[in-house]
Amino acid sequence: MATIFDIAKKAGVSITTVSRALNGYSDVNKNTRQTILAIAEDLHYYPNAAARSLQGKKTNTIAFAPLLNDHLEAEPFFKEFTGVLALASFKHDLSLLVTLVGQNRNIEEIYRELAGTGRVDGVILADIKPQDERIALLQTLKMPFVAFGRTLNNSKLNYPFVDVDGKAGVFKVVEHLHNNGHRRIAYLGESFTLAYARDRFEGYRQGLSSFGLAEDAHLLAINLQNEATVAAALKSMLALPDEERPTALVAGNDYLALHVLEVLPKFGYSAGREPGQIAVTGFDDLPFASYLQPALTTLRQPIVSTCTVLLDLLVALIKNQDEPASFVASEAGLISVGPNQMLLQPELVVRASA
Amino acid sequence: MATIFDIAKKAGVSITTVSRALNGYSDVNKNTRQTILAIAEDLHYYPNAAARSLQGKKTNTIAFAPLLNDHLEAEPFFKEFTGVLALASFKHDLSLLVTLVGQNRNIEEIYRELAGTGRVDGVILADIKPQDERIALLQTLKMPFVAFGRTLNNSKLNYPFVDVDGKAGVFKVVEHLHNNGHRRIAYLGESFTLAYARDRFEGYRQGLSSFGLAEDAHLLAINLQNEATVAAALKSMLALPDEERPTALVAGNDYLALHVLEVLPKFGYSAGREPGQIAVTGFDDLPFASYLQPALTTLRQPIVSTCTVLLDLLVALIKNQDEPASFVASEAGLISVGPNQMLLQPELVVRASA
DNA sequence: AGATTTTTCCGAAACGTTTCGGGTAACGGT
DNA sequence: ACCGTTACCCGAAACGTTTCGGAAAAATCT
Repeated sequence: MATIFDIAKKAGVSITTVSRALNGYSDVNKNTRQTILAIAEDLHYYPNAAARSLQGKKTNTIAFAPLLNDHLEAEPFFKEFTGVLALASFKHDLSLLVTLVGQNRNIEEIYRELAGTGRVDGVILADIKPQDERIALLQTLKMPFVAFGRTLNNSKLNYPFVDVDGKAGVFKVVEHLHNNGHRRIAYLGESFTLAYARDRFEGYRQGLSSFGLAEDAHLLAINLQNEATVAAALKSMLALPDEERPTALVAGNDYLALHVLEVLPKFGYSAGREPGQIAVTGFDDLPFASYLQPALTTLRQPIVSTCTVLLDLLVALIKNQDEPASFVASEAGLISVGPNQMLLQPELVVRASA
Repeated sequence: MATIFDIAKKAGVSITTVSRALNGYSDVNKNTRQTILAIAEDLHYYPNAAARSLQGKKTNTIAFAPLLNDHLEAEPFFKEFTGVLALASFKHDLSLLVTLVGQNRNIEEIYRELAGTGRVDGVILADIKPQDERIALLQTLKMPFVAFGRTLNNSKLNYPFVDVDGKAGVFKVVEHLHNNGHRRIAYLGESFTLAYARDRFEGYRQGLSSFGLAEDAHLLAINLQNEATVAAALKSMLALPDEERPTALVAGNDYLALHVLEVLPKFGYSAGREPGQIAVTGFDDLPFASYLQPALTTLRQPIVSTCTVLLDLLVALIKNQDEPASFVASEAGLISVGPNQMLLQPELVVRASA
């Protein structure tokens, strides 16, 4: 590989001059610069990234370090998000470092290493928990970051995040169902280990109370994870007497909704928006949602916009590491809920299932 | 951030000793090592990655640098593959650098930069073209790599690759259709800009000739990309007289098959394996395939195995950069077609559509 | 005791950049 | 002829590691 020395020798100047020519400084003769540029091109010279970042320069790389859980392999949202984030990084001329070395080490160490080794300029934090110790950690490490999702105490911690408004989303779903005459609306959700799960559930509760519907413990299942648990929950709900049985099932995400659609027929029920059918909704609008039978009514996560805003914000933070850098994004349907704190609205996509 | 100097000062030894203690050399006293280790832990010390790789050490990072084309945003296979590759990298304690800076630059430059900046130990090459100049380039740059896919002249170039046997796969599909009585089998494929497209088509041709069926230009469409082009191709095929009209449609990938399923009803036909229906097959078995209506008969790409083998091979190559390192993988259903050249068999998944 | 080996340590160079703090030469003005 | 600018250039230090080639001290052997 060609180094800056090779260029210097060939051009008959010092490495200082080469460096300054390459980096666009003004104190180098026009002709000298031209020769240097030509030689660099000729030699296929690219500055060594390690040497450069040793000097304290940017790495032009950001990290995406999601929490790895057991069933991540099957997690379609993770793949979708990673893919889109990679694409978004390209547009910013950034490389994306997907990392999670040594999965049996504790979380804190992973992020410390990420900061300590200095391989990235900033990080995208995902899978935010209701209380997330990583936020304080990253703050003390002075590592620029933006969270995708938010903790319950986000207003106190005052860190930058971008989130999709799950509460408002599910509220919209409940409203939609209520408009269509449903009065016994059940909620099927995941456990509250991640912050967004509780947020979505809040939307359900707020929806109920807002439309004068009472909460009913029989219509609640909030520890679901796979087809088996969904089946068990549905079994007891459907066994209720006619006047208590739910007429609509709100699932916390598309994956659960998918299971609901698979299980319902087995209990002799049909999903859909026609009279006599049970309405089913999801959240995420994963690629398969529109191909389900019946096509799933769901809330579309604006993944592309989310990644765009996430990166715009992070880039801004990296640039002005010192100043508070209040950032204004230009994405549609985006509201600011605090300094560098953005909320995106999910879109209700009405299909045949509800 | 703590450096090796901080540790040295605190332990009262030289940085040499610290380095050697940390890296497990034998010429350091047991007690000294213990103190150093303790201090390092206490200070949350992590060796600076830049300094380390400047010294010629490994970066423990590999690059995934797919070719970026226009409709990549919609490319579900890319996302799926990236996600799984990231997961596979975790297992090897490697970071994955997804990169493609400055998309308006020419391909060669991108790979030269990747090698020149020295940020990665090796690269996974995807989207292989029938003749792919990147292979020779990477070879001259002495950058370890493994291709996912293979060129037409792969036996001459003699580079390491892992590929899914598209030809054998589509052959299996044709065989399946022939067994079910189909005699007029059409092929709907993408253009041959990527190597695998031609490979799959070869399987179709070989299938036809192997079962004594004649090729018919009317039953061929090999420049399809979106719903519109699929619709156009189907329109002319379905306009054929009864005895020439295809009874089965083999699509080159699931995405095209999806469009076929959407378009067929519009022309008054029904997809399926029942008499009077038109059989439809795909390739990839993307997550949505089983949820289509009717569920899609397709060939499952063993993405997880592929990524595993890809990484095992690459890691082996990085380790013994000099030796030819003939590599033997332990994955099921994997055959070796040359030194460090692996072929994986796709699995025929029969569902309702054919 | 002296010679030899083993154990334990360290100084200094090297990796490839960037940048600070100059320095020299030419030029324009008086 | 002198001075102040301006334009252009460079030496050397610094970034944080690893590693080569010893070297001192301690242990072992004769």
